[in-house]
Amino acid sequence: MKKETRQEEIIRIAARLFKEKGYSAVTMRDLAAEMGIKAASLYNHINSKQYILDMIIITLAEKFTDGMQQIQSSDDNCIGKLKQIIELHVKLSSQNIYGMASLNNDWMHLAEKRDYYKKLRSNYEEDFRSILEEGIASGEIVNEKPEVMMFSILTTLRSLYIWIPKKEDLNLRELSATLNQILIKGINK
Amino acid sequence: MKKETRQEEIIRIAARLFKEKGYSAVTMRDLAAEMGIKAASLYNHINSKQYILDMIIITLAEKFTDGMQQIQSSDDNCIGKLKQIIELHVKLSSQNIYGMASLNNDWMHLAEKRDYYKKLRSNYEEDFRSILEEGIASGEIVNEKPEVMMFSILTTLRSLYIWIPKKEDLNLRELSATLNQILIKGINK
DNA sequence: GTCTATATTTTGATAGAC
DNA sequence: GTCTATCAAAATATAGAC
Repeated sequence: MKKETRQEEIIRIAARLFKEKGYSAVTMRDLAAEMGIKAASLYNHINSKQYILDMIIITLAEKFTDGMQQIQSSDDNCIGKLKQIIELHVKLSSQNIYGMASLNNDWMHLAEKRDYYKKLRSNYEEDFRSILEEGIASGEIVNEKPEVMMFSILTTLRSLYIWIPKKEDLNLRELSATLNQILIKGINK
Repeated sequence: MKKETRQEEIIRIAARLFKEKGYSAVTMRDLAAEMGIKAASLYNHINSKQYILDMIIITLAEKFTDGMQQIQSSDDNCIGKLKQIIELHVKLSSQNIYGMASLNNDWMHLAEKRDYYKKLRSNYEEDFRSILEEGIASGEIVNEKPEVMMFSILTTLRSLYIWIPKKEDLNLRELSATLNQILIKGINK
């Protein structure tokens, strides 16, 4: 296990504060106080507040992109790929609870990297949609609008970070399985 | 149709800006520019920036509370009540797209009214959970953890505001019906 | 790597003229 | 109801000493 650099520590603490109040409401003084140093000292490790947000969001967005590419290249059927997507979100969300908050709520405060992020996100959604369309074509899933299905599943998965920390008793494998039941098979008996 | 007061107009425009950048990142100068006046003039109609956020969030949260109370007092079964909840969210979200963003993302910036909001929200979730528990007990819905089911359905419904404006072609009755299929009956064939 | 001191902008908000 | 002028506080960030 590689030792955490001071910059990484700053970014980690910042992500936690960003989750609580949002990027704009967290000041460099807040962050410094949480680190036990003065605000000016932060700039020995990072160039700007913007840089911190860039790192949190882009690093995480690229992990989702990598995960989706692996899923796409697997030879699972539609339902199997959806299961893999659920597992990907449970895994990345549980590993990056704080980063997920920035990814969902503060991406609009990206500057130069904003378009790049939006491109990653739209590619991800396009891949997701095409999995659903294949499933409809092959008769694996119901013939409802793929856009609404994707929206429903994806917003649930993207909001996992709000909810995972409250449920430490629930292990992640069990959570994936329960979500698979609810999101795919429905709650109707 | 009662004419909109100047204060109501300010709150309406503010909600739109808050959706785009979040409460903290929107300045009174931004808001004034959007109204076509100077920042100082805003204070002839509202006491503070905080007051605007209070009005947006609390007004909307109370509408959800009222709606849930009506649903609870109906004699529908569990599935019927869930259908009503979906319709409530589709209706209120489509009528208050911008306000829903503040409700979801900026409630932590409430001050005195923050505890009141949190109470309304936890009461709402408690009512939701009890509907699911009744449905499990009566055998109407599957015996999965009610907490996970509620989380899954409610995060989807709470995120409708992100997605409704993009889908103006889809009418609201149809959207409710599709969500009912997907959230209740699942997407599995 | 952290500090103090400080520059520069921007913020929410008020006073008073029209 | 809106304006100009302004205040006081808070923001990001830099310079230079230790």
